[in-house]
Amino acid sequence: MKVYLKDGSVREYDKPVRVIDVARDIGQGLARCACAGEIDGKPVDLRTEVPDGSTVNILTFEDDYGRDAFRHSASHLLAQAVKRLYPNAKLAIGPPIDNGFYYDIDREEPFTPEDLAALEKEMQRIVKENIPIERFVCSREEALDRVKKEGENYKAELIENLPDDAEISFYTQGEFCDLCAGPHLMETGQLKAFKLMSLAGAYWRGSEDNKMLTRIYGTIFPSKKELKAHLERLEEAKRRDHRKIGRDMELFMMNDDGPGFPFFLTKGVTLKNTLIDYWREIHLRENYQEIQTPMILNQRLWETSGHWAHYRENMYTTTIDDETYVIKPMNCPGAMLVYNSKPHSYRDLPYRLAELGTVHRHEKSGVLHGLMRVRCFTQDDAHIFMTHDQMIDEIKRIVRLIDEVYLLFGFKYHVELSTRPESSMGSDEDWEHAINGLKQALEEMELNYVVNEGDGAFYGPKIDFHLEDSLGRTWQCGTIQLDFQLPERFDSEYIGADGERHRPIVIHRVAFGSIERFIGILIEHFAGKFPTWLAPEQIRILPVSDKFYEYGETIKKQLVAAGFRAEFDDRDEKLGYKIRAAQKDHIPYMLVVGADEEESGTISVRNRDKRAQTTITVDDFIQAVDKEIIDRQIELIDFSDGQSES
RNA sequence: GCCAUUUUAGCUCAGUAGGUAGAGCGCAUCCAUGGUAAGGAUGAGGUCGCGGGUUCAAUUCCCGCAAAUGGCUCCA
Repeated sequence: MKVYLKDGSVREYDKPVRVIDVARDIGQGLARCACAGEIDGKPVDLRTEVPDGSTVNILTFEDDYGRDAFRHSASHLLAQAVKRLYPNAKLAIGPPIDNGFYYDIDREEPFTPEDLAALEKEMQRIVKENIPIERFVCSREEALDRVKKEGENYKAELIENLPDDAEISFYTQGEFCDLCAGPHLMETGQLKAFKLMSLAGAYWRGSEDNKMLTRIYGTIFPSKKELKAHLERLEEAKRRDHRKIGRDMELFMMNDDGPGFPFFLTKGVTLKNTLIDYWREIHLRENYQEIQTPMILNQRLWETSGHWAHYRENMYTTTIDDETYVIKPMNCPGAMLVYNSKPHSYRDLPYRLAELGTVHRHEKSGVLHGLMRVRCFTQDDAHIFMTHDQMIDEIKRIVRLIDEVYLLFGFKYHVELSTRPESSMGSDEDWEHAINGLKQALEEMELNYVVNEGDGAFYGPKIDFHLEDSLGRTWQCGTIQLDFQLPERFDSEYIGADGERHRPIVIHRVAFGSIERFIGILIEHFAGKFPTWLAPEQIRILPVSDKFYEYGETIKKQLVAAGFRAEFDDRDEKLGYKIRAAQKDHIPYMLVVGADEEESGTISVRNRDKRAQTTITVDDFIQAVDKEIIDRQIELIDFSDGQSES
């Protein structure tokens, strides 16, 4: 028989071969790191027999499918160790994930960190034993019989839920046997470089109504070196954590008396205001009108909007003169009242009402996370009233605006389209119309997106923009939500060209999303080293000694007068100490002043990215940095580059 | 909300087999007047998360609560 390889070459065999045999035939090195295979482009297990005339490709850890197989085998390794040490533990599921794997386990006694150490040891033993991993298939009845005999009730449930035509396979390694679709490695010996990372609770089948199991997370790589590199990346991510940087740079703080309610310190407020200035600038350009609606409004209004029925559990309330009032969790009802406060002509549409609205939402205590997930945040909200015909163009316009904003900061993002959730209002036709509108806009703009079934708002479907934090976790920031319901409920209208009353459509949209969350992302993205235009402290003046305090102060005055955020370090310390401090505070520009500078009326500039310094006049410095800030550049100016060292 | 872990000085963290605690950084004062990533000396700082219980005595042991961290579920 003939087998074709990826490179076009042909191998001939006189008896049937499996994928792993082809790998061995190509080379022992490849066979050693083979994780899975591909036959005619279809991913397969290494044990799969190769049909005559097919094309075979060997997948390793470098390939997505191979990497999953590798990590999946690691989760079996963990499960085997668990069953050896704790025979009564029941296994649930154990898939590969980004950067590792996990296994969900049901055990009477809780696992402790010491158990993890013991498990790691046992896993190492199994690796050393280099146990062959084998696969077999059986009928549904045999499979059920087998797992039930072992008391593995979760596995039984899994089997019962498999589709009728599914092939039911098991993988065994030594005494351990697990229901699994595969693929897997050939033996346990390859799984050397792993580490169990953490314990967590996880609901069986992801539902809050089910029992909580213990999830053990682990990570694994083909070599110790790669594992070490990964652990170092995690350490680096920890250093970028916005909660740590936020505290160190005095941007914001938290306090037990207000869980989920961040306090912004003066530097954090500067950062926030700078973002808001930028936001106003682009929204003015885009013909938005800024409004502000009340923080507290009567319960009746929230019944009209549907929030009372669909969003009650997230809302804080208060009582005024024996009536219930709601502390707004969203800005939309207020915007509806503003729109309805006067008649509108079709000529006014799209009518764009923007609002930096601070909202309060009751979030479950366990979900709070620094600035990323809080109970009080400011949305850069807008509600756009328009005709059906304007819908697609308006959505595209907003997508472009959000893209412009994210591009300015150098963010990568991905887009999700969320459809109708269970608790929602409106007719199926409206929902379909709205979803198709969003899809059409995305497709016309040739934007890739994933569909998130059932994840829309209760009043309409949405497009979400997700940004990454330092650990690669993604957070929803921008969103565009289509709404046919609120105009109906609030009886909103406009007068058309025909002189008749018509119902407008509403778009809810945010670009930053929550300004707090956006700041969290910004901090981690830049690791605290903000571009100059955003930096709370842009320039720090460092006198060589107290003899030059006076000169330093004059420089500071000039800079402040020119509109910069400049500080003067008058601590009784040596220059090296002050530079180190400014560096750790991530100050973009350090200006050293001493005898030479005072005499020539200059400053020595040093930026935080480079050790080099250059002596220039204050005017030259002001001019250059002013332009940098106006252009909102990400990179600092390198004064040592192309500038004369006069 | 659920599971696990954690909570000691402004920050990072030691420590007490039950006898009211310690380091580094930071801060203050003094000396040194210094030229591009930490000069030296001295000193101040803690109700050991909060509330109960056991005990002659609790920061330490037990119980409850709160908050934080990592997840799950839920959402900007």
